[in-house]
Amino acid sequence: MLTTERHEIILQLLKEKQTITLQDIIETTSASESTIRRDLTELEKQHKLERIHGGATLTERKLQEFSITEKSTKNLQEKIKIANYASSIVQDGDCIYLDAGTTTLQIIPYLQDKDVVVVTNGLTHLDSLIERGITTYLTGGLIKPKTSALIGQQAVQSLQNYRFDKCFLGVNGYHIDYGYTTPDPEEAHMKQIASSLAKEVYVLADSTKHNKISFAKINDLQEAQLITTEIEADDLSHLTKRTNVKVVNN
Amino acid sequence: MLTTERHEIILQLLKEKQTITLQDIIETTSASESTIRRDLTELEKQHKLERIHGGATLTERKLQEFSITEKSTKNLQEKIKIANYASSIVQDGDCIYLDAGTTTLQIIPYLQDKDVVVVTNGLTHLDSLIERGITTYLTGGLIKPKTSALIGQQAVQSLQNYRFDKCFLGVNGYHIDYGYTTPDPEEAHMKQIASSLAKEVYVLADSTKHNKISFAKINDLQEAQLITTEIEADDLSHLTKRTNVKVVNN
DNA sequence: CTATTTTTGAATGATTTTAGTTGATTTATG
DNA sequence: CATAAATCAACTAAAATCATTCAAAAATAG
Repeated sequence: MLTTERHEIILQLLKEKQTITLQDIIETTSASESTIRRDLTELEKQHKLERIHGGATLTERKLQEFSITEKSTKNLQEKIKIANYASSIVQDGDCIYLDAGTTTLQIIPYLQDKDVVVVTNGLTHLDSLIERGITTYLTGGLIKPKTSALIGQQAVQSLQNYRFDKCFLGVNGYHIDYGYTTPDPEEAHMKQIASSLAKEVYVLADSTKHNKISFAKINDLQEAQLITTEIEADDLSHLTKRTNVKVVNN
Repeated sequence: MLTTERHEIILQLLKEKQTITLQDIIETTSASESTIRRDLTELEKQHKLERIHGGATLTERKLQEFSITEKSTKNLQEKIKIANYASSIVQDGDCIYLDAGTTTLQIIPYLQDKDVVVVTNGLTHLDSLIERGITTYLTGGLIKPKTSALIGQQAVQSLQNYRFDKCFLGVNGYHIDYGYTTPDPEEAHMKQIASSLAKEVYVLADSTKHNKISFAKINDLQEAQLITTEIEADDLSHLTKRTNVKVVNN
């Protein structure tokens, strides 16, 4: 039997049963234990599944995909990929800032078991954070109804009370000359301040943000590491002259 | 059986029955007592449930989600009456502070057409406020998951940025000698500071709060106007010696 | 066809999970 | 309040699962 055949079978089994035991797989494929173990290791590396003691289970991401099949726009898939990578940067004990916005929102499920403290100005993040028992500080400030973000002088001031190990920002556009931009100057200002308070700054941007310029400038490219996906080779080579880019592929 | 399978079963049982015994779980999973204990310890660490002597129960938060309707109805009528009166105090142009809690929450519908600015530390208030297009500032601070209130040093500090025309507080008890009290010292502190920043302070308390003493003192009676309902005549006459009481009857 | 690489299965010892036991703690009952 | 019963955390040894290694088998390339 071909390796890829076995992989297909394993993934098929997973789709049906959500979690499977090693024995299950051995019986259906009649391959040896070691072989299946190797398969699982490989598939895990590809983020196709998660190994657990005694077998394997669907990734949280895949689980989401199933539960929101219809809603899963291409965009969301990208954001989840990016968020998944971003979460891998986060370490136990980190204090992190999560910008308001849908991209950073996707990071939260992956923070479940990490011992982190989160500061955010995004009201939409709260349910997800509280649900997972993550210690959360909210910045104060004026509620901007359209995006449910906290902004304004009070928001900026309350940020000053914190220092971050990592800062994750969403943007509306990034451009090699014009840097990172977003429509609302108030929100841009929040992002600037948050950046300045963090040891490491990461900008999360799906492919629709590439080469886009919005109204308010946040920073130049070189002031953050850009995490994106589905970018063309020559675009990438341009970008890498200015900043540290991580391209997430799966 | 896989560990995650058992966990799933346990959570499923919980969803159905709210609280379960260790024996229940042992019978349905046919795993040993020690194993189930380990599972419970693990799941508790993930905030998926709360261990109790002899079994487990849903987290207080989850429980609230389920039973919130019935639990609040008893006092809800009272609270609405009180809130209705409180809102009549509010004038166009006022800047008001709304304490976290279910009583102050009832004020919001009546603020619909008044041109006010609201500051609050209660996350549960947000939906209602935003929905009605009320300009809202949130204090910053640590999120206390149980009550969804913002507390702590950052919360207190961010309050200092404001001055209020009126301040509306909920309490857990008021007593002629011991004043206004509430269980959490952190929340009590927030209420103190908010009071000190307001021209007028109003405490909203339904009849279950009468003569009750809780752990942390907020203020003496005379430092606020008490708004309550369904109070007996001689109790009232005692109270009026110490503070300004408004009794709402309908 | 042979040499080289890749894949496979089996064996090893390490690690994780488990069930049963102990004595301590909590709850129920008279 | 004291006693008994139930529940609990901590420990131990056995079982299951795991990662690693190595040599044989299969696939690939020259």
